Amino acid sequence: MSRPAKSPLDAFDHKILAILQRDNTTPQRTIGEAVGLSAPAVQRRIKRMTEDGVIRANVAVLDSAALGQSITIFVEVEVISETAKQIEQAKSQFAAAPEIQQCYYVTGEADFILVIVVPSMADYEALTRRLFFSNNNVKRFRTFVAMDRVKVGLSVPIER
Amino acid sequence: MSRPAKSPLDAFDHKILAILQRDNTTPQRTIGEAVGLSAPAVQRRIKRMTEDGVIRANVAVLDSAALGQSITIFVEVEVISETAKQIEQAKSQFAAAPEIQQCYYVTGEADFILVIVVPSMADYEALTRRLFFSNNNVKRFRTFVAMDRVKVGLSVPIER
DNA sequence: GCTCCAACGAAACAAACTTGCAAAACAGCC
DNA sequence: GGCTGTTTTGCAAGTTTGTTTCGTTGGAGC
Repeated sequence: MSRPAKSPLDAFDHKILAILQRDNTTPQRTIGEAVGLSAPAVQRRIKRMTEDGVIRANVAVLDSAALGQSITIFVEVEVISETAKQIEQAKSQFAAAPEIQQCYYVTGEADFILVIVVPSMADYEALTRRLFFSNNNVKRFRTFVAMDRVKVGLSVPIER
Repeated sequence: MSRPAKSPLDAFDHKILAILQRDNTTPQRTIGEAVGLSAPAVQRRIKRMTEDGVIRANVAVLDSAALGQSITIFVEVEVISETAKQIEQAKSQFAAAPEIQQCYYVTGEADFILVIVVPSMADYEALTRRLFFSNNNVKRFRTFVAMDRVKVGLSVPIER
């Protein structure tokens, strides 16, 4: 079947997205006033962009410390064999772990970069044993512990 | 004045948060059915957790590629001098750049880890010139280009 | 100049959120 | 054990917000 044709985004869409990625509880009426459209027009654009996948999700951002998950850790993982099958397996293993908040497959001196959120260093230690030491394909990994989350978010720069 | 006393989170709160950080457009009535409370009870808990800062923000997650920002890059930055003043200055500089999506101050072989989103490598090159080469306190930086965003999010693991 | 198509706004409508209030659950204390 | 003050709940009414309908407008193509 025909995939929904992604209509190009105009200046209205950009303004709407900029507002939504900062606060998606903003009433459509308020957004309309800010961008110069009526509430139904805003609503239609949001619906279209959601269907087109421009808006991927609507989520609450939680304070990890308040949930007892106060440590953020970066890990660079280097693998031994980079066959397609091995890489796919690593990806799905990393994606499945709830402690792994983000996982990227990268070029450079490492193969994967992970962002991990755990309650304590003991939990991290247990996780490394489970994910890295018991995995024959992991050659090496380097750990960076976050002392300060200077800036955290998923905001995409929007040109205007 | 007395800061709002953070009441401890119970099992209801945990379930509500788990739902909201997956989809914060879920109606309160639906959440109520899922957790075993009435809609007003859910609403009051959400309000309390928002005031307490457990819920930090409510945002739309956008597809960076759809906005022409298709490259994600990790950078490890090593600085020369780590005086409080220098570090604070670096933090505020990084936090102010819209291309920098995330910035962490870390222990280990690097001092800062940045997650950067840009439209092209040319833009990244320009950014490095502006942020690193023109900054006397940057000793070294290592670049990792993301080939695959295996898992992206800000979800915090919630124990139950 | 006409037609077709896409997008708009005003208004009616539906759904969700919010508030007031009385009852139930709970904790501390005689 | 039973009393009392506090907290939280559910229900119902009221308000805000989201959604749909429908008639209109502004262009692009012919």
